[in-house]
Amino acid sequence: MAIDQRTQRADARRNRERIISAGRELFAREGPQVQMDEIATHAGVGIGTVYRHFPTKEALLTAMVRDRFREFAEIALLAEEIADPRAALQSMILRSAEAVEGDSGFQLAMMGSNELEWEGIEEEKAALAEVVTRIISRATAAGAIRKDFCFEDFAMMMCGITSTMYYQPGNANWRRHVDLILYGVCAPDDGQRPAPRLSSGARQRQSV
Amino acid sequence: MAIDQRTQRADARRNRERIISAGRELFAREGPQVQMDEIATHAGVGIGTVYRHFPTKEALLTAMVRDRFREFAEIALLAEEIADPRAALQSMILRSAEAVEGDSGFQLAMMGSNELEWEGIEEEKAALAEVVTRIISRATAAGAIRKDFCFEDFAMMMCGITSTMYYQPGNANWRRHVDLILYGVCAPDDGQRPAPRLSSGARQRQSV
DNA sequence: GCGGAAGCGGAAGTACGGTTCCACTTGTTT
DNA sequence: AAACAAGTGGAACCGTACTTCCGCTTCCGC
Repeated sequence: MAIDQRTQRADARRNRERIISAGRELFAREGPQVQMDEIATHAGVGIGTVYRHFPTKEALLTAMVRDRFREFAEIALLAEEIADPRAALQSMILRSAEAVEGDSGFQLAMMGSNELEWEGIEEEKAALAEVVTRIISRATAAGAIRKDFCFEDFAMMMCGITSTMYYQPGNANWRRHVDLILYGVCAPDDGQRPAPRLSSGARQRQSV
Repeated sequence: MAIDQRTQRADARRNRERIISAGRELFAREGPQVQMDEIATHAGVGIGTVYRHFPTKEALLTAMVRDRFREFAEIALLAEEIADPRAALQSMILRSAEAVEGDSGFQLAMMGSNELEWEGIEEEKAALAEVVTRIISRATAAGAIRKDFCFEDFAMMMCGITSTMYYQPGNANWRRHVDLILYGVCAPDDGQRPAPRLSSGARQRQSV
């Protein structure tokens, strides 16, 4: 983001797009260990050009992750239009998962499994949290899911799901994981089955 | 494993233990990016000595992971002695999770988040699968959990749980995750609540 | 306690990959 | 179409961290 979009020369803008596109593809395929000159080659530009547009590798990778968070927010907004509260929540989760199914780089990022701190996506994260929280509130208010379900649980779930995607590739496996989790999240229609009480500390976590 | 235990000199055996112990501690604290000379220093030996005992870094790290799998198997064997089938399963999962709570290196390994292939732990994995499968069978036979729960689900769960441990450190968070999942896995006492059907492909995965 | 095999230490070798730098090219403005 | 700023390419640089190598030390059987 070192360069103002408006003063940018036409070829620079084009190259920038190429770099992002190549980055997205290779980051998805190879993960964060993708090499800068690979991206450059694939984009049909020199390494110097990549560094002109993104000051560091981390900046480039962060841009990829940021886009995914934007996408999540869009998906959530679409899901919000679904009338049934539980279906809205389920759709949001399933569509989000589907969106990153082939993106192993993002999956790793989501799992927090590399040292990158992903600074610079706070805004996108906050925007996402807002919509998701609305959807969750509607579902809990309607008694469609566990009363104590919250945004952090959503994040935790997505983290678990992406780790299944990465660790056990294959469409069916992660869908199974989603199933198992949603089965636990969705309250039975009649009401009050208590969660299996195993762990004394489970409810003590700090909120938000 | 390059050296026969029996012909080993006393000091060599002692050094080997020190290296493993230092490796375990640092691998747990810093993850796989721990440096070889750090381990050497911490163990009070030279780097050359580390390489005499473990031909590569990967070999050393694999040894750490292998130990954890052995531990899992021991935990499962203990859990098997519990009379109630559901309690046995729950105990196994909870104790296993607790065992690796502080081991971020293993958590990453479990998530499959580094390129290491962890070859050389097939035996331990198979031994673990055997006990776990016994415990699961007993629980399904007793109608205590979902009929379709299997070893792969257990692996998937552990994978998800460790990713929560790593990504959202804090005792309470992962225990919450365990709760949510077990809530879904444990069938209600009365019987037949169907899983929420979201995903058409979910049941099609290949068995074992 | 001697001899030699086993083991040790750590400096140097090496590979890898992100980042810099600058001579050269291209777009844009007048 | 001239002139200059903006942009480009990629060889070279540099830091990091794994691994090797070999002269020295320690153990242990005789």
